[in-house]
Amino acid sequence: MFKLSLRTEVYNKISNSFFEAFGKKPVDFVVEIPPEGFGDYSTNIAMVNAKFLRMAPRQIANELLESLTKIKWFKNVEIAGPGFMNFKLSESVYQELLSKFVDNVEFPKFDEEKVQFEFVSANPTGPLTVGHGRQAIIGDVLARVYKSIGYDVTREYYFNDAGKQMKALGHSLWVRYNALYGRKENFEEDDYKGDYLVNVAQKFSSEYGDAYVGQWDERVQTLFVSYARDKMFDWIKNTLDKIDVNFDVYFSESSLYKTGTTDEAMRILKAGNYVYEKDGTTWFAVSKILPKEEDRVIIRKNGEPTYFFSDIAYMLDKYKRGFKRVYYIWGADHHGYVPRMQAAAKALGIPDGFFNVIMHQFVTLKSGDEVVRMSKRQGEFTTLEDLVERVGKDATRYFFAMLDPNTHLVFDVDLAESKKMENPVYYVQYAHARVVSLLKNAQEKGINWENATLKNLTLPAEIDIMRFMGEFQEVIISTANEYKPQKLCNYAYSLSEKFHSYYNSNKIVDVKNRELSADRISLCIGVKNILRTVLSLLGISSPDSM
RNA sequence: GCGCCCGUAGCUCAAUUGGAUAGAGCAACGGACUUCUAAUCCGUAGGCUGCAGGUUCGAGUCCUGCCGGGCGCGCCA
Repeated sequence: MFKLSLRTEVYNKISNSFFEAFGKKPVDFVVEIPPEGFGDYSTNIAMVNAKFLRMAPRQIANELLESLTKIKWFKNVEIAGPGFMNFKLSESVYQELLSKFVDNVEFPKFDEEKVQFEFVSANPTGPLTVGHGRQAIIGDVLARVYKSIGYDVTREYYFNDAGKQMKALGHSLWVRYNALYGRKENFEEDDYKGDYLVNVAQKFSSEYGDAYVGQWDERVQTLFVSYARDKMFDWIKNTLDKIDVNFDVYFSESSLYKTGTTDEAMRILKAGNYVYEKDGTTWFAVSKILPKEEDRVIIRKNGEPTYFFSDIAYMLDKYKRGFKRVYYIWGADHHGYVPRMQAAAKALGIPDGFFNVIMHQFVTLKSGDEVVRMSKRQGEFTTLEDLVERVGKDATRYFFAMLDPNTHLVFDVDLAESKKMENPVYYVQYAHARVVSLLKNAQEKGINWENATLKNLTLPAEIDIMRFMGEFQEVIISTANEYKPQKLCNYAYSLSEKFHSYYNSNKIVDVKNRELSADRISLCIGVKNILRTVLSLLGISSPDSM
């Protein structure tokens, strides 16, 4: 009996042998898949424990070798180089592993803690940009992964639909509306000049006619603000829906003031002496907690709270809702915000580890040789919706997920759009479709794989694929621990690569050799099950045929 | 000026978190379909991992200093 992670199992066996041989627990070592030609797994245990035991690495390895060779699991153990130990596993280990993946794909169970991912959180002043798209996919994929390993996950969208910017939005719509009737009204400085409001204005005019042309007062403003806001929010939600990103909670900033959370936050800050008055404004003493940081205004001279203060209250709210950890997914432009939020957490008496930020760098689009830069301010940007409509949901999700959030993403629109081999999305999906097609073929030929023994899977390529299946759980866990969705893409891609290669050089379905066929089909089913699982974590479809 | 992130093949990116010979795809060149989907496979070529030091059995990975790029340093959100 073993879990689905071969590596962990190998690790434990080595660790136990070490204890038996030396009467001590080993210091940290690793078990890894070595380069070609050094066996199935290798460990550096002898080298990293040399100092600890005051013995030469190769001598340690020699002593371990004796006890390890007695374990049935290992077919072969060798010592190489400066003291690496290389292992080959028995075929039966791989057979047992594969049989589990043929049945179904089990996730490692980690924890059931309540955690929250908050992302996108764009205010309803315009359409989502491709930058939001990256954030949406990173957040959604991580949420799916955390859910899969047992966490109680909430996806949350925080927004502010009150205040200055909403008034600017309403006014901008009104300007566009007037223009429809040939009346020139001027934009204010902070207005939204993107032409996306033209359509909204047309819609408005078809519902309300010309009743508000040339008229601007508080009543009119309220109408235009709420109309524009609703339309923008509909638009945003509709776009998110197109990429299968669904939030559990839409959280309004203004609700913090209605429920008294802001008052409570202020009380706590004051009680801890983190608040002071200066120049008619109220400050939060960030420097009291982080001496290198500057203090920040939380209540303006005009009496209005700052965005930062709302965020403090919002964090308190999250904490009170019982989350053990919350993750904020932020673009690189927000990194300066991290220290002050950490200070706020401290001042609120929230334990370390609660507040976490997952940062991602910016996105540029590339089409041909043309690089499209994003600038929301100037009203020039590609909307997420346009992108999705051009390349489709699957490619959009894959491309946003496939790079380390920490690197700049150049989204190659032409590549994402192409249905050719160079497109990694299709490459992976094709592997899945191929297996399905194989199964159909085998079924037609009357090959029964239900009772496959798996004993004929002895080719290096077959061992390699099975060993790689044994990495599945590791991949899930490191995706979660490191907040790196691209690990899923890389894993699915590599598995597909191994499969395609195997498929090309070996006949899977062969009526002349039914037993072998049954075994090979089982291997393919394992591949298919894992691919489908990983793709679903990425939110990408697994087509049966292409 | 200060802070954060990045720098790997011509291009876009990996590299099992300190491991053995730094790997893929695209682009270039050459092969494989009377055979389970050629949206595939196989091969050739391509590198001082930005530069210089340091830490150790061992560095693309960790530390220091430079160079180059991105972002930030509001009583904006």
